[in-house]
Amino acid sequence: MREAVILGATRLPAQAMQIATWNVNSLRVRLPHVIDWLRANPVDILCLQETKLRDEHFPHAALAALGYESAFAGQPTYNGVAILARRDTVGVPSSVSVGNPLFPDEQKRLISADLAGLRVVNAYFPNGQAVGTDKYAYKLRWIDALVDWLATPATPPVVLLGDFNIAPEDRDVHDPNAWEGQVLCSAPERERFANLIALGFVDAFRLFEQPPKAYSWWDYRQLAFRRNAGLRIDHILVSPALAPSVRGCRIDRKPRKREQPSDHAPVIAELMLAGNEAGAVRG
DNA sequence: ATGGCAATGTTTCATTGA
Repeated sequence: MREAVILGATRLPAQAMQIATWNVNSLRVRLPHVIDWLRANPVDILCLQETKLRDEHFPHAALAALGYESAFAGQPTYNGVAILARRDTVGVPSSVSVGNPLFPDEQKRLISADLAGLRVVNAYFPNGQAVGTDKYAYKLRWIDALVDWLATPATPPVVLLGDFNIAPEDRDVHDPNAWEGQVLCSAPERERFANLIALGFVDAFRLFEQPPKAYSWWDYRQLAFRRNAGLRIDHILVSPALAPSVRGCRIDRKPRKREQPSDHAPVIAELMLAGNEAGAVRG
């Protein structure tokens, strides 16, 4: 789908592109799910978290055969992030960087790349375990450093997406009373999310009317998915300059219904990029 | 108040996730 955009005296084509995030909880186990999902949903960019793979085990060839080029940063057992780019539309990720220069960290939670005139920042925020623990303190420090890093306005505009491990508001929580003050919902975590919003980032999901009780994660236990006992903790945030370009944002619950699912569902945003932003977009 | 489910490597249990 194309439309013309008048920009000064120049008439530039606009191009729809889709960008998605999915915590797969082991790419080794979930590779068939990812491949099937990409066949059904051939998004331009897919950001993965919790790949839990050493780089030498990353399934680069299988994804390349599907038409996706990958940038990835992994480690054994824990964490691991990847950016998949559809070769025939957005090309190959460039200017790839791993981590936050302001926060030296052994844990592979952050990978960034230029694609389609965007700076794509794929983040797996720390879980935090429980309020008051060392892991919780690490989570807050990690986010503070991310905010500091992103506070410097970047060119090109940024899409910050991934598993934030924060439910920003009570409407993102199936049982706000039970979760009040708990990790993922505590006030200090929500303040950190608000700090990202204060930088100008816009939650793409909330730009649109959404179904009530829309969540992106459900516990494996207690039939949580069947009861829709979930949280919305996976997010797509865009730079203010990009907000008018966002045409939709949705959560795809289908993969959560499969056998051996990830506990997270993919979140997808569609952007209508002006010609100058979509310089790398072809096809 | 507790555990419940899933994945991993340290593998027949402990650790972590959210």
